[in-house]
Amino acid sequence: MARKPAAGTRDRIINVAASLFYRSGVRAVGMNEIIDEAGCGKSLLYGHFPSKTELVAEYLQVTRRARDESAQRAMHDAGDDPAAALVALTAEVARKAREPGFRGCAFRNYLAEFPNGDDAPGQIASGYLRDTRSQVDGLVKRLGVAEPRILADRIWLIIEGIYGGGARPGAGRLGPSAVSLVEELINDATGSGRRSLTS
Amino acid sequence: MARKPAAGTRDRIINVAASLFYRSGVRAVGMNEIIDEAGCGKSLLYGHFPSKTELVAEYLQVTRRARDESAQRAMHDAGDDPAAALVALTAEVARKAREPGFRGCAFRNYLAEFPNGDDAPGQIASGYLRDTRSQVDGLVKRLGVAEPRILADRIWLIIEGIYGGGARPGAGRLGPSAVSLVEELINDATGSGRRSLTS
DNA sequence: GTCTATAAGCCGATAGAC
DNA sequence: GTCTATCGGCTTATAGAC
Repeated sequence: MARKPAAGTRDRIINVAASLFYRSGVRAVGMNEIIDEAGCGKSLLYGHFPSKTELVAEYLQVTRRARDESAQRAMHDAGDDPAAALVALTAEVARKAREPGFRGCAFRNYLAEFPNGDDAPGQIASGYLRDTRSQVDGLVKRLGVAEPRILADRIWLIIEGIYGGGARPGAGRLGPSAVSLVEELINDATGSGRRSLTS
Repeated sequence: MARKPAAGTRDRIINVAASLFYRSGVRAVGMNEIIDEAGCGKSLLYGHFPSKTELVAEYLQVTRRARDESAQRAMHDAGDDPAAALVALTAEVARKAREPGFRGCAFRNYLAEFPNGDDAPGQIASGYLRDTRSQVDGLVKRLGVAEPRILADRIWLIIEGIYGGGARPGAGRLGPSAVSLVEELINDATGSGRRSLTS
């Protein structure tokens, strides 16, 4: 038979595309740029991904898998303790925001570029945010506090804030304040501690 | 004499452009779309704005003026009280986030679309964020608390969070939690009150 | 309305494994 | 030689600008 397809080509293309999409924005990156950076021809790219939309969907899918795994890993040490899990979740986001090259949240950025997108990438992006918000809601509910809705809103607000502030200079600086704030909010709500100022 | 330029044409074009840019994103809106919606000819638009970049810069400039005025108005009742001013500022953002058609912060959205933009629009956007952050820093400093940097970071985080969460379903729902949280943070830090749970 | 640049997507041409 | 992965130029649509 004829030539075998080179192994790992698809992954290389996705990695290149993901890096470019994340760094410069989806609309700003053309297929040619991806092709140049990946060092391949057009037919190879279009053979693996029938359209740019498909490629973007894959980019978000891959990003989501990676982030879900990070979150899982971060929460692992928390065991069954929902308070520890919430802090670990926040700390993981804060850690990411301190990484060099952090440009904010890929899903929030995508939705800022395509506000009306109900196609595959848009659904992946909104789905991620919906699921993560649900995860926070679930953990807060397990805390058994008096006002779970308010506490969940506040923790979510803080997570949104880390991602929002991260795309700009001063990136991860907010992280530590965010993590300690979540800790204090949980301590206050569960009555298991006092704020540092009152001790 | 020839006909006089119609009064308010420039304003009408800007208003149309601003609405489209904000709703759909800057990159997604073409000059033709603006021309159609404004009901004017191409030469009229290009007569007032030599390029799309200029038009976008004007859009952000107008938006900034409006937002600065809103903030001023909101903080007016606070008088010389920095704590009240910070709460008013947060409440104003929360109020905006509840308006129908709220799609997040125009400046943050712009920077998500053009992460490497150091041209006129990019500078207006970053400038607004820098100035607003400075405003928060200044107010917090006037509170005379022990750790102004941490408190300022936290309040900023909350403001970022409102804007971040607002571009999606569930928009302004976070607002009330955000405002009360800022109040509590200030009360705690200044020692002028206790959290509701400990009272 | 027209011109030009650029982007997405397509297809003939090339080349390497059998 | 044949067959297929891959390459790079080509076509068409659209956007900015005059």
